[in-house]
Amino acid sequence: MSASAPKTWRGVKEEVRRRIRERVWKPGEAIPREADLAQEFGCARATVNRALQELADTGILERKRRSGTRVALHPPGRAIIEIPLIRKEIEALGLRYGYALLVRRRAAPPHAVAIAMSGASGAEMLHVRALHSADGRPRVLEDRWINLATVPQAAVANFTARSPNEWLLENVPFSRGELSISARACGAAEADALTVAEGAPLLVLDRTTWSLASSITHVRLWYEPGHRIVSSIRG
Amino acid sequence: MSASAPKTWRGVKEEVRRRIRERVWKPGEAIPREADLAQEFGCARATVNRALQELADTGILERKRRSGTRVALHPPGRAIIEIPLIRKEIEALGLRYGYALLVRRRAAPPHAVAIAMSGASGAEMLHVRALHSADGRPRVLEDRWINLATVPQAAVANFTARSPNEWLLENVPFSRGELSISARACGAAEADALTVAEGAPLLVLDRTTWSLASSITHVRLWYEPGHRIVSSIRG
DNA sequence: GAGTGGTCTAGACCACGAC
DNA sequence: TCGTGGTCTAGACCACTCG
Repeated sequence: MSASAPKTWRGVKEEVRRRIRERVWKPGEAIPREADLAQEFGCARATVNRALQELADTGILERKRRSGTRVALHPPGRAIIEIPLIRKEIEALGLRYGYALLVRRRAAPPHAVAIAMSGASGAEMLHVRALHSADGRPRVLEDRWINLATVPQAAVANFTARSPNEWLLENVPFSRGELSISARACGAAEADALTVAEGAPLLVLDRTTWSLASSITHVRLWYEPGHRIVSSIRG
Repeated sequence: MSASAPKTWRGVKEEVRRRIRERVWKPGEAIPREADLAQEFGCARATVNRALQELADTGILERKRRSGTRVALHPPGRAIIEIPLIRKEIEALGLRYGYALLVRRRAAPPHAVAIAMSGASGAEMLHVRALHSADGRPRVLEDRWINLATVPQAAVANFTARSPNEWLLENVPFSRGELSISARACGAAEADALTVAEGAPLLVLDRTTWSLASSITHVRLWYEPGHRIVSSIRG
């Protein structure tokens, strides 16, 4: 009555969000069928469908065939976190990016790494350790294992000028990955490289990537004290 | 020729992903127009559009009107992290969830919190501290400030049996939020509540939520040592 | 069995933005 | 200017699932 009928899928989405926010449709309640909403809004059902599907994707609605669409009872807090290249991250702050290769050798990975890259038991891998800095101050310590069985060309790659991450991104496409964020006490080696006190709490990011069933690499990033991973959430 | 033409938008999406993965279409390169792909795949342009739009949403493709679609040069590492209710998280592990209210009082928030909830300067808020446990072992310490100017009804809410988080989710819809993940040394109060050593590295999650321009609440969650936030990534 | 969402189609018009 | 993606339509059929 009061508001003009939305004709675009964005408009429908916004109107539905408004009705949920203002409790016109309450959590757990069923909302009208797509066909009815289409008639009310004076648009095609496909338009309503596009809007409702997006809302279902973000967890605000729950949809089931035959039984219809209802407002989700416990909208999950869901956050999309972007993990940019460390170089980009530093450059975006207007700082001078620095990179230094600390270690490059072949070795058998520690047990925990072998497990994370499951299947790559015992075999030798390429171990790379590198330091990323901003305006000369250490920011991130990178400890990486590269599976030479999957990425043999890494054996001859030169990681002295560019980080293995950038090299891998351009040369070895991955199909999926696992990410883990935790807090750890700074060890002796990390304290040395990052020039912080041993035992200091550091944010640690572990990532394993795969090409189909073959593990490509496992990396652990130690961030300097005070680092935050930030994201925004949509209600 | 070799592969059968995909007829569904999921099929198209998969085929496009395959061509990018196998370097048929290289990073930075333009790919054919929607209309041409539709003809090649023997489907409608809308079907191709749906597939390409999803790939653009995840950052794999970059699309511009007039100039067409190209493979993204630096596919951003992007991870979707779900932050479930702590109760659900614990129950999902098959453990018994426990909740205890430690503090409930009115007070002026510390400076840092007032800034995070910008605008709510000086005014009194509701301060709540609570402990979540699993099978009797402390898991998460919650320290929360609720803006009574935005949520006056919280003043009379009873947080002895249910966590303020669940109460807020059901009673105060939020339109947006900010999330920050960091590592911090366990302070004296936290060490006491979580029964861990002072100075231990803990994963800390800060979240502020808003209803339009009014801040609702700011919460800091201290996770027990060893906690991980896990997520998967799609290449 | 029947009702709901999921998807595809063929066509159309619009809006942006490179030329 | 005009080609490309962005979107809407009206209709159709399918797939899942509840009763």
